[in-house]
Formats: sequence, structure tokens, C-alpha cells
Amino acid sequence: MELKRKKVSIYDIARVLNISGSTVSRALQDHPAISTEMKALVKKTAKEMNYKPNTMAVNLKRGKCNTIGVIVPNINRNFFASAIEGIEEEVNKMGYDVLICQSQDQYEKEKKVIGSLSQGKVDGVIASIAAGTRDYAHFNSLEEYGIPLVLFDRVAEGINAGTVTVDDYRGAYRVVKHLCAQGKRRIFHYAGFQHVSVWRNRYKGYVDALKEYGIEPEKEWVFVGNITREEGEATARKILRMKNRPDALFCTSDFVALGAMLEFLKNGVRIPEEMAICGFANEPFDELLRPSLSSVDQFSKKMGQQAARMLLDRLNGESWVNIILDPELIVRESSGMITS
Amino acid sequence: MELKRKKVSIYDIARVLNISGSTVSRALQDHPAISTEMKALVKKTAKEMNYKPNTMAVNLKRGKCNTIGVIVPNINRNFFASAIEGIEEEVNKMGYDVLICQSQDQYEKEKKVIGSLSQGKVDGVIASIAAGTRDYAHFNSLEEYGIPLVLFDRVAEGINAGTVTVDDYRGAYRVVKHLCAQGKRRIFHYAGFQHVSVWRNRYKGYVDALKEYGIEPEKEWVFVGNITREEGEATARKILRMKNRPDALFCTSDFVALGAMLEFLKNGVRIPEEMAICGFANEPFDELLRPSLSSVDQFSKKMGQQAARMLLDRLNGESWVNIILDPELIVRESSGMITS
DNA sequence: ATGAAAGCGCTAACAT
DNA sequence: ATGTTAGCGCTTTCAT
Repeated sequence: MELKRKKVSIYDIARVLNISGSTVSRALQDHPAISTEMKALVKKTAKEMNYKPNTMAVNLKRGKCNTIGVIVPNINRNFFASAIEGIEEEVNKMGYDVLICQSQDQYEKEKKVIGSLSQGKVDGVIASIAAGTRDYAHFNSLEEYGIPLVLFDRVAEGINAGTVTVDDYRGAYRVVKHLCAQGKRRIFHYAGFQHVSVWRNRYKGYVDALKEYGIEPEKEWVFVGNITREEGEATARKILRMKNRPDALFCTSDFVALGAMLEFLKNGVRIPEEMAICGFANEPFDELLRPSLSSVDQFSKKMGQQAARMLLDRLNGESWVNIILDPELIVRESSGMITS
Repeated sequence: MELKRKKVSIYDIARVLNISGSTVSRALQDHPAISTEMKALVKKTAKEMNYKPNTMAVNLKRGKCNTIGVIVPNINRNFFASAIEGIEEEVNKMGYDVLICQSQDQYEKEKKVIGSLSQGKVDGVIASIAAGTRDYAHFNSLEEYGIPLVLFDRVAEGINAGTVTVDDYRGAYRVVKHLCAQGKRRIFHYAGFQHVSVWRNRYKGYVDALKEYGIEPEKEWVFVGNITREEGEATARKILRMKNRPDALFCTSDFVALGAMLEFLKNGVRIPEEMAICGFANEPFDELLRPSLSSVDQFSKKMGQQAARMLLDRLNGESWVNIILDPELIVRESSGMITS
């Protein structure tokens, strides 16, 4: 079977109807100067001839491709998948498509991807910065090509972009206040690398909340590392080896909290009585764990929708704003049930 | 700040170097007829001038856009997100991008999306059919526009496409044999709607496995409905009301199994002793549940990779094949520990 | 080894 | 109300 057939263009229609190409073009676009009968005729013929406009030609002519590029560390994480879901739904309403790119949390890949998108593949970009990125020049390069940028969740200073974040500081602050309200005082923190905005802000919230209770976290209270289940397990093991254990552990990621909790449970630590645990992100699995895991909801899908709307607004000439969503503390079994 | 700047084209470079546009074009493409010095000069100048090829123009000229469209019910499900992850990685290696579309499991949305992609937005399509789809003409319409199609997981007869599936029949068959080996005999099945290939095949596997034990499932043993946690809960409640309860429940989805299991546990049913449970898909949460949920792994990322490679091969002129992966039964606590 | 020129399919001034 | 024409930025024959 033949794979390629000749495509029908507006000129094929024009020839059949003995009219000009522009009349066909205009009729198809409901141009006011075209008579109703002509419009009907052209549309009918177009349909019969199985005509489809050639997007590439339209794009070239209009200098616009109705496509939004999305760069995330990895699609296969609920947080990002949900955000993309929101983005897709929102931009779709306005006739835009979504081009997906994964940075794999690597700086080099992120740079490469941005270079590729700069070639007029997209009208705008929505991104969440790779964990491995410490230099942001590549993001600013988008501007040189007239491609507006919205960052969500993982943002950074010095990038000309709109931003959508949750108030990570406040989320962390609430977690720690909540733990204190449970009577916990020796609260450790598993933090992410501090060059990443969200992890830095959560760390600050942690410190400030403790400060209100007159507590100054010691150096050994804070761990810094990758955001993985394995690191959580390793950290729990380290803690188990300490003579002076914490009574609570606040992890900047649900995956770390998961690993830590399972490791603690395996070693007979009672949660939350001996060790309260809180994570961050409110991953779907949190509520399925026993004990269920307290966390902070970031409204990922909503973040995606907001980012999308912000970018579309920008494409319509509006200027940047920064949206900060208020995160919600979700108290579950792993951090006790005393309501503050 | 100015958003749009004038883009630099090959003619800008040509003017600066006092050469023709075609020489620039050829130099940039390493055309053999261009001298080494000229190539170096052009490339250097292009870089200095911050030149980026205009993808839309290249696409129009070449009649190809190096983009693959992916249509899935929903991105925000681990199975599909993983598949997309695999697709993206694979096509990326060959210089293709990925355009994402969600059908939301709705026939109308799926049709709309295919119509949109047919306008020369993509060189090929990878899709998993919406649950709401019963007529497949829209998929065959892609062929008329010279757009090859690969279906994965949810496939259907009568569509001209390559396919990547797991052997759902065999997966289900293994589940039921395993349950029988645990001494279970009164095994109920929560099935999906039977017009969907994967659910139909799993149902068949269920029936045939039972048959080998001389068991003919009665009508009331089989439930048909949506693949949601809520339906699982409702089904468990129905079962609890029965005078003659099953000793095992095989669900065609982990989400249904999850809902059912939680509801059973809430009502004091001992799992797996009184009620063994198996799901399908091996969602990440399965191993986190207590008891952990037995399931069937479908190798979603691998399916995505295979589908991608198949499509790329097709774009290189190869003909269709059908790949059937062998699914793996993952026995966990919810279905007992007697190894067969 | 390089240049001139046509044209991919469409849109939109500028005619009429 | 409809037609003519000039590109959008690039590739590629054909010429030199």
C-alpha cells in the first residue's frame, strides 16, 4: 500500500472551482469579503477533496507555530506529569500544542533542549529547572529569539521569566510548626541541594520555624543530598546509629520521607511516637502508606494551568507576573494527630 | 524590553560574507562541494551572528517536521507517563521531538486530536486508544495523510498500524493459575469494558485458566465497569453483601484492586487468607501497600521505547510488525506466599 | 566551488 | 467580491 499520497492544496480546490487560491484561502478563514455562497461552496469542496491545511506552510507564513515547549526533569513523576496535564488542557483550549522535553535533571541536556527549541519550534516555553543546573544563561538566551519563558516550581534569580511557585518557605514553616505542636523539638531536616530555590526556601522555613521555639538547629540536624528513596533509607540508617536521635524528621521530598520511614519501621521505630515524619509534595502514595505520610500539597496541576495561562497572556502582550500559590499542609498519621 | 528582535537568516550571513545564500545553506549542511575554508568561515560567522535555522521554513521545504505525535488517555498515570518517557528518549536520539495529546479516554477528543495532527504537524503518531472509542475510522484516516501509526497497549483490530502490546491473555492466565496454586477456587474477576482489547484479553485468560481447573465462572463472578478506585470500593461492598463470597478477586487494574482491598480491610477481611487480591499494571504504589499488592508488570517504559523504534523504522521505509511483550507476574503479600 | 532562481503551501497587501 | 502577486526562510536543481 502506498504510504504517501499527493496532498491537496488550496490551489487544487481553486482549480476545481475555477477560482483563485486567495479566494479559497479567504473562504476557508471566513473572511468577511467573501460571499456566503462562495464560502459554503469552497468549504464543501474542501471537505469532499479531503483538504487539510498544511501547518508547516501556515507556520512559516505567520511566523508562529502555536506550540508551547515544556521542559521538565522527567515526565514520569507525578508532580511533573500533573503539571503537564494542566498545561496541556489549558493551552489546548487556545489552539496550542505541547512539545515535551525531559532534561533528566542534567544541565547539559537542558541546554541542548533549549537550543533546539530556539529554532522556531515553539512560541513559548514552560520549564522547571534541572537540579544539575547552576548557570542560567541558556534560559535567558530564549529571549534573544523572542521566545517568552515561564518557570514553575523550580525557579531561579536572574532569569527573565514569569514564575509560578508555591510558597515553599511557608510550607516548610507550617510543617515544622505542626511538628512542634505535637511536642517534637529535636527536629531534623533532610534538605535538597541549596542552589535549588525550592529546597533552599524550605530549609529557611525550617530554620525560622524552629527559631520561634528558641531552637537553633545544629549542623548534624540537617542532611543535604539527592531526592531519592535510597537516600532516605541511608539517612534513616545514619540516624539509627546516632546516640542522640531526633524525635522528628522533615524531608524536603516525599521520596526521601518514604525511604526513611520504611527503614525506621523495619528497625522497629514507632512512628509517629518515637519519630514523626513529614514529606513534601503530597505524592499520591502518601495516603496509602501505613502509617500514612504527612506532607505538603503543591497543587501541581494547578501550577501547570497557571503557568500556561501566564504564558498565553504574555503571548498576547501582557507583562510578567509572579504567582505564588499557598501550599497546604496535609497532616496524616506519620506526624501524629494532635491538631494545633 | 523588546520581545521580538529581527531574526538572522542565511541571507544576513551571505550579505556579511559577500557570498550567496545557497553557499551559506550548503556550508551549514557540510555539502561536499563547499571548500573547507568556506565551511569554517560560514559556520564561524553564523555562530557570531547568533544564527539559528528557522525550523518552520526547513519543515515546509522538506515536507517533514521531525516530530512524533503521542496520543494517550492521560499523562498523569504512571503507565502512560513511563511510556512517554521511553518514547521521548528514543525518538530524541534520532532528532525527533514529541508532541503530547491527551484524549481523556473520550472518543470525541481523540478524533479532534487526530484531525489536528493530520495537518502536517507530525511525521508519525504513537497512540493508545481511548476507552470511549468503539469506532476506529479516525485512526485509519491518518494513513490518508501519509502519517504512519503505532498503537501500544490499547490496540484494536482493523487499524492499519504497527502494534506493541503485552500478552494480556497470558498475564491474566498466570494470575489465575497462581491464585489456584494458592488453593483459591472461587475466583472473581473485575473486568474492564469488553470492547477494549486489553481488558477483553485478560478476561479470556481468566476464563481459560479457570477452565483448566474445571471451573466455569458463573455470571455473578464477573464485574464489568470503569477502571477506578471508587469502582473497586463499590465492588468490594457488593461482594461483602453476598452470602457466598469469593476467596479471591482478580482485578484488571491496580486502581480497582486498591479500592477493593482498602474496603475489604476496612471491613476486617483478612488478606490474603480470606480474600486474595491481584491487580494489573504493577503501579508503583503496589509494593507500598500493606499487604503489598500482587500484580502484573507491563514494562511500560519499554513499550514506549519499542513503539518509538517501530515508528522510526517505518519512517525509514520498513514495514509493520507486531511486538508482544511477555508480562511478568509479581507475587506479593495480597495473594499469598505459596510459590507454585 | 559557487551563484541564480524556482518553489514548498499559504497569507495578505494591493489591485480591480 | 474576487484576482494578482510578493514573499515567509530555506533547499536544491541547474547553470557557470
